[in-house]
Amino acid sequence: MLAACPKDCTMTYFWFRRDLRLHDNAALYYALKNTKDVQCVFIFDQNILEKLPSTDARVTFLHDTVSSLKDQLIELGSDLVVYHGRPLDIWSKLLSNKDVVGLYCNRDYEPYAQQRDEEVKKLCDKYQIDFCTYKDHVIFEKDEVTKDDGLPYTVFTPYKRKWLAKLTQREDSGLSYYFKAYPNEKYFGQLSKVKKLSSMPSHESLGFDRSEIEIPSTTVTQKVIREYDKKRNFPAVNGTSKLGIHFRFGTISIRDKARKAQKLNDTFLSELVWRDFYSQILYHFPHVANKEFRAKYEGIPWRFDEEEWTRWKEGRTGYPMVDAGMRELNNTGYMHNRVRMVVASFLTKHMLHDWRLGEAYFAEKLLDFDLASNNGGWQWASGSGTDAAPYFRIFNPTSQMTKFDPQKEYIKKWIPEFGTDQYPEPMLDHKEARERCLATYKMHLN
DNA sequence: TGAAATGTTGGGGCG
DNA sequence: ACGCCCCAACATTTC
Repeated sequence: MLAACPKDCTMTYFWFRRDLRLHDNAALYYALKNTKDVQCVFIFDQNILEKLPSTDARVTFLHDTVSSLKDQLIELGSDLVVYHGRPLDIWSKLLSNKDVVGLYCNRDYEPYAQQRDEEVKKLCDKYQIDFCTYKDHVIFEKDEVTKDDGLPYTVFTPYKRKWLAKLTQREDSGLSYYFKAYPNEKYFGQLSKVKKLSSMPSHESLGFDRSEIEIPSTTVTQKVIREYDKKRNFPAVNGTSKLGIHFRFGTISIRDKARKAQKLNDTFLSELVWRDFYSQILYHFPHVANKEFRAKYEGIPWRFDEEEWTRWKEGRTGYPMVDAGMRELNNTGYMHNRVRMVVASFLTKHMLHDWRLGEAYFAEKLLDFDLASNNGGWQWASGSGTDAAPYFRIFNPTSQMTKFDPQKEYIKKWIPEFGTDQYPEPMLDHKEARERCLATYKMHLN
């Protein structure tokens, strides 16, 4: 006969999602502090993986990061149990164990994640398990920064004002309460002790080929942050942090970087506010994921031309600023933000192609892809979003080049054949395309 | 975080 | 000295 489990023979699960670090991790902190025998879990979510092409740099990054997390936990005498499948199936099995008393994780605000977590919560309710979720991915989430009447902001500037005001409401010797790091290390003793280690699914077993794309570092120099406002608009200059992918997967802490930003550069901090802004827009207006934020902009008669679409994707439009950007994206999984605006304006306005096509292409290629920010950016460019560029604001790809890459360093870096007869003629005329765009939007909006 | 078109001003050449 | 034109530079309006 089996020995009865002692009364306190209980355990808690901690579920890693987009918070792939052991330090300064909100939900992990509370799991360790409030409960004991905390077993860490990661799931390679087949619902997501099955939609991706067979080589994806982010899958490779995820696999490497999860392997490293597992090693760190083993080093601490514990383990990370890694699954590959559908979260609901996996949790159905794990939570039926009567020793489980809690499931802890950090909140994810994207529509798919919201729905997934709602179902997981139902499962927890069924087994009377506490489903405890925490804010970790942003500084201020959903309902924390709202207008005085409680409604969400839809314009950035007043949102930012309120965001900054809230930051200073609770300060301790100059440091905002909201930037404080969770001292997870103090409670590592509560991690479950593991005798027999679980195995790690191989990269291959996930159904993907390894990608060779290089991942930017998790660190950024003080100099880059301090000079961010002066240098961020020049794509040939190393003036941006490239931390996007690490914010996305939580391989760095947003609080840590916000602290540095507050000290070193207001413009850099502003970019973190944009991130919170778009996160709460997507949460409160989930329709933006598929439709225009402003209803008036629905149904613009988009063109579609296979040849033009291919040339845009491959960086062969004949407009150097557009082409350099697209080639940078295709080769590195990154594109400088100034150039993102130029290529997005070009696709939606010069080419009059549906912004959703551009959004999907960026989603496939960008290492730092984040649904809320990417969607916000594309709706901004097409004119349909919150606080958007008015429809008549059309970037001139040539003057953008003279303004922001006067020496053509960025252009030449990505277009080696620039200046030779190998480089194509412009595939459309700027003036004509501009006028066509104005006429189309004007007709639709009136 | 736009660009082009249109309007205004003032200096200088010139008869 | 004066009127006229041209045009650069800047300001304002428009899309």
